[in-house]
Amino acid sequence: MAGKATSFDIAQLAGVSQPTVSRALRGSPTVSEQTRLRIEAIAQQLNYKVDKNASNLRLQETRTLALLFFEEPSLDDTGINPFFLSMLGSLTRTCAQRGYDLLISFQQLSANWHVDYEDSRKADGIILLGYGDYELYRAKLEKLVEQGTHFVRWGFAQEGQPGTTIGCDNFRGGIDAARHLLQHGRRHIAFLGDASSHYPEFQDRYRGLCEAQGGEGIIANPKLQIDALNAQEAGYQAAMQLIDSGETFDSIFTASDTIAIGAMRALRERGLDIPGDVAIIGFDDIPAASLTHPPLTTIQQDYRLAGEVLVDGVLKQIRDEQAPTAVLPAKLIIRESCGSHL
Amino acid sequence: MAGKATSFDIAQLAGVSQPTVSRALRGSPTVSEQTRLRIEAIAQQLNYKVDKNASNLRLQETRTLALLFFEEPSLDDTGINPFFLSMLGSLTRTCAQRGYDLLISFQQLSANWHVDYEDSRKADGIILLGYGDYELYRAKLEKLVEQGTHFVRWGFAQEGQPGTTIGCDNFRGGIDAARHLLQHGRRHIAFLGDASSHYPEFQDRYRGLCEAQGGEGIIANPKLQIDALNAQEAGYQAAMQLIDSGETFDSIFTASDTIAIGAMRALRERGLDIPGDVAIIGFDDIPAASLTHPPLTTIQQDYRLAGEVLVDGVLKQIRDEQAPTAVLPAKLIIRESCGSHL
DNA sequence: CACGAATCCACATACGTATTCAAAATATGC
DNA sequence: GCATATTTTGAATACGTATGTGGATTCGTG
Repeated sequence: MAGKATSFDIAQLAGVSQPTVSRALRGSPTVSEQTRLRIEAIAQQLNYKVDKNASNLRLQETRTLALLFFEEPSLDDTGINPFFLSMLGSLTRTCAQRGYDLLISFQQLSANWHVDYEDSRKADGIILLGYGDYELYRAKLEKLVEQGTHFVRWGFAQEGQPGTTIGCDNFRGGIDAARHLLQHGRRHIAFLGDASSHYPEFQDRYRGLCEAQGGEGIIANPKLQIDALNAQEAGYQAAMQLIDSGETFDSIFTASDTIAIGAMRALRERGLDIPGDVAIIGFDDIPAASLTHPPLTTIQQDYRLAGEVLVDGVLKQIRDEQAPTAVLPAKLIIRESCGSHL
Repeated sequence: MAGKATSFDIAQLAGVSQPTVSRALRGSPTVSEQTRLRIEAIAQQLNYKVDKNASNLRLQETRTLALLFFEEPSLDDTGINPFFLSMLGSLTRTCAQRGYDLLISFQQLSANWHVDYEDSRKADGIILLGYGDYELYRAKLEKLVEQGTHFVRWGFAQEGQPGTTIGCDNFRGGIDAARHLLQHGRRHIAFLGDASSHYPEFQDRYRGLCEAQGGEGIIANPKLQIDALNAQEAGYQAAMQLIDSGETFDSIFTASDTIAIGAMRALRERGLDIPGDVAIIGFDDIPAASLTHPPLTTIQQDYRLAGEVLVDGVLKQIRDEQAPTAVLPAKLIIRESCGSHL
């Protein structure tokens, strides 16, 4: 036997026909217990595995999901967003549990990913992951919907968007973060993070901050909002800019932990004590958040749940069920960067 | 047209036969420029994509690699080894560059992964990633070799192992780490990390330490080596044990950055200054290493190069070329946890 | 012993593509 | 204008599996 064993080889050795082998191995009740056992024994002995390509071709399904991971073309490849990396673990595990394989692919927002994976039958469905202004690829999403592609997007969730989106409750998270700072007596809360529509998630977090402040009768000072992309260096720069602006502030809410880490470096360099002079709270709860000094209080996104909801959403679509857009709760994780452990 | 378009649909519209469509789209020179353009136009218009399953079945190749990622069954799923996570980025990118897809799967060492991916033609080759005593799965590797499976393993590389292994020069890295400490006048170097054969990588790093000490006429004190698995908590415990042992030590070399982070927490809790009282050097250079206080001096594994070598190794095997076992250099990254910036 | 029901299996075929081989169309040379 | 070389296309087929349909065997029952 030169190549791998096929169902014909098994059939010949078992003295049955190929279809019987196929049925036996798939557990069809129409094949007798006795022959099934015989076939299974031979199959095992020959190390036979069903050829997935042939099987998929016949069944018209792949039992594979594709994960398209978007990167900012500008960022060098040192930094994959740690939060997404955490989510990746959850996604692979959930896929495995559901009996699906996961195909991973890094993409640029501008590329032709929207016509690739499911059309070519490499995957039964697609998960889209990555920050970014969804308006930039709205047209592609619409095309996916139009083609009937099964896909779920992680990101800013809003009614009226094409397809299913799963997101975190950024607004609520922003409120919780702000309230935590307010409870600690902070009244001048700065926000580091892009608050433009290019980063709707960040924008929502900022809106939450403003809302919470409003509830206390505080009018947010727009000069305390400083744009920053999701990178440490950007956080550092933004914090420096904030310090040098001369504006009064006693606390910082950053749009992400990564930004917070950069900002803490800047505060430290300028001799500001955390949380004594400035309290700081992040967003995401990436693994590194517990390593900072002081450990970073932050808003946790439940990446584990997120992974499950994303996978199950796609699987629902594959089964022709509705997979509604959903918003997942965010949770305040209190560490030490905002003061007392309350 | 109910389902997706097939090459027959294109053929009909173009007034040619299906084989011509196939040839045209694959750029065969035997089809005239004119018909090729016509076919391409129609294909694009119909959003036609070659069915990968049918294509793979015919070609007997998948242009997909499988990444099998081993986890310790004991560790809870919060912590994927950050170093491997970094490598994942490099692997996916390299695969993309080479025109391959990457299938990711988490596995337990004990599972039946060794007979799965390539046999079932889901992938043309396999990359094995994960720490661990390779003796535990040597039999499986031998079976893979016997079956002619294309695979490359990341880990402890040694002559005589079945298949191709790519590893980091742990021994040399250990020497470099030790020399760095010695150059800073440290003479009592502790080692935190399992030095048994269950973690050959760690063992090699420890051997490097001993070798370097020997070069200076120092005999390593075996009581300064304390077992620790690759986890922060383990590092914390090991460091506590070290401190409580009463042995004299002025520096610590940890088998991984993760262990170092835990150890630094222990040192801090016991009021020991880093690097004043105790210098510490890690291994891996995970992203978090630059975030610690003080920033962690460490031995960098070049995950970027590693990803390329792993992928190219598998691709060589697929082309029936030799893919030799190789050892990649490690590089000292000097930060502040060992003292002066030299 | 005969007949229908039940059980088990084989024949034929489809999934969509890529290639071999031969045939048709076109161009070349005298 | 004819034979030959060259280019371009089509018919047939194989890749390995899964399933509808119908045939063979067994069994129970009258």
